[in-house]
Amino acid sequence: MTIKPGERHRQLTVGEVAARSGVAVSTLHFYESKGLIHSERNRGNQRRYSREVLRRVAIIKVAQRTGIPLASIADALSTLPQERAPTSADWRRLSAGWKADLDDRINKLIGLRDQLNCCIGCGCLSMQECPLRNPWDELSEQGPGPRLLDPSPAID
Amino acid sequence: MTIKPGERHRQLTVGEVAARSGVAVSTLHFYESKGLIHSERNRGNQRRYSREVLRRVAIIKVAQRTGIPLASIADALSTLPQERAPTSADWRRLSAGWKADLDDRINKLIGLRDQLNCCIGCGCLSMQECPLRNPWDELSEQGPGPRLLDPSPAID
DNA sequence: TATAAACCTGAAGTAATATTGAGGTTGAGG
DNA sequence: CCTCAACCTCAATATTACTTCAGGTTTATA
Repeated sequence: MTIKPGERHRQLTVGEVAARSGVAVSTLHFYESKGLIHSERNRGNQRRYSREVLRRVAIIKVAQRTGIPLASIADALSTLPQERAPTSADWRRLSAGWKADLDDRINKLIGLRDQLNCCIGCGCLSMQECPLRNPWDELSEQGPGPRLLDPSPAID
Repeated sequence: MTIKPGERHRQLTVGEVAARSGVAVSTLHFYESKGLIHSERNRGNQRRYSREVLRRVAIIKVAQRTGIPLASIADALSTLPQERAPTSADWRRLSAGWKADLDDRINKLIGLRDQLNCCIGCGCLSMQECPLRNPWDELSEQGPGPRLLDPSPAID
């Protein structure tokens, strides 16, 4: 486990990658099966990774934190050259796309929070005009028309 | 499907609840199996819902939009009286808890976005001090110590 | 009353993201 | 050389949130 002098550029075993990246060995196998990372094999069929994989795993983890599904991450990573480390430009391209996605999700959540703030204040029980209610009303209106909107007292 | 005069306070069938709430019939069955909603049965064993269920489903959907897992929603709803409609105070209590959760998630995502902004700019490949890298470094440090930090050129 | 739409139950299937286990092989240290 | 940790593959299991299916019953309508 300790790094001996002269071994710094050795390829890494799964266990080492797991320890250094913070993901389980089984997860690395899983990622490999999904094409997110790649390995070579030694003569005994054991995986050997170049250090580049650490960056890949790091990128995967950041993308996941932003809420991107693994399949999309795999798509994005597949646009990178297999056997060289991602460049600045590569990273910029990927992360810019993910940032747009993230911005979107943040904005949706903020909108939701605003609605929630409104509705916590108003009690959200009698308001026909509550923004949180509107989407539901729209759904109701897919029926026979506005007549479906509940005209009864307060509680639907 | 049309509402006839004098039927406005009738109990609702699953199909009607599905149409008005925008969730599938199977989802209503599922929610019932998880204790999120409740129904009575008519003499032919078919589900009959009070209108109160529409609000419950609406609450469930809002909570889900904020990212709360169904099991937690079920817990929260179980603190409400079964057979009366949730009051303002009930709703306030639930939604306040969810809002705190939502705030938390938003803040985390915003932090992530800031880091991403930083790292898009810097290319995130050579910076030892990149905030996005720090969590990974911490993980590395769980090993034999700082010596594990990769001292080699730029790309780990 | 006959037929079709809507409803019932319980089991199985789906998708994403892994983890766990069984059964066997490889490799590093003493 | 021996042994044990680490590795291998493939299959199964777990979780969340549902949907689909099979086979049978009820209700609404013409």
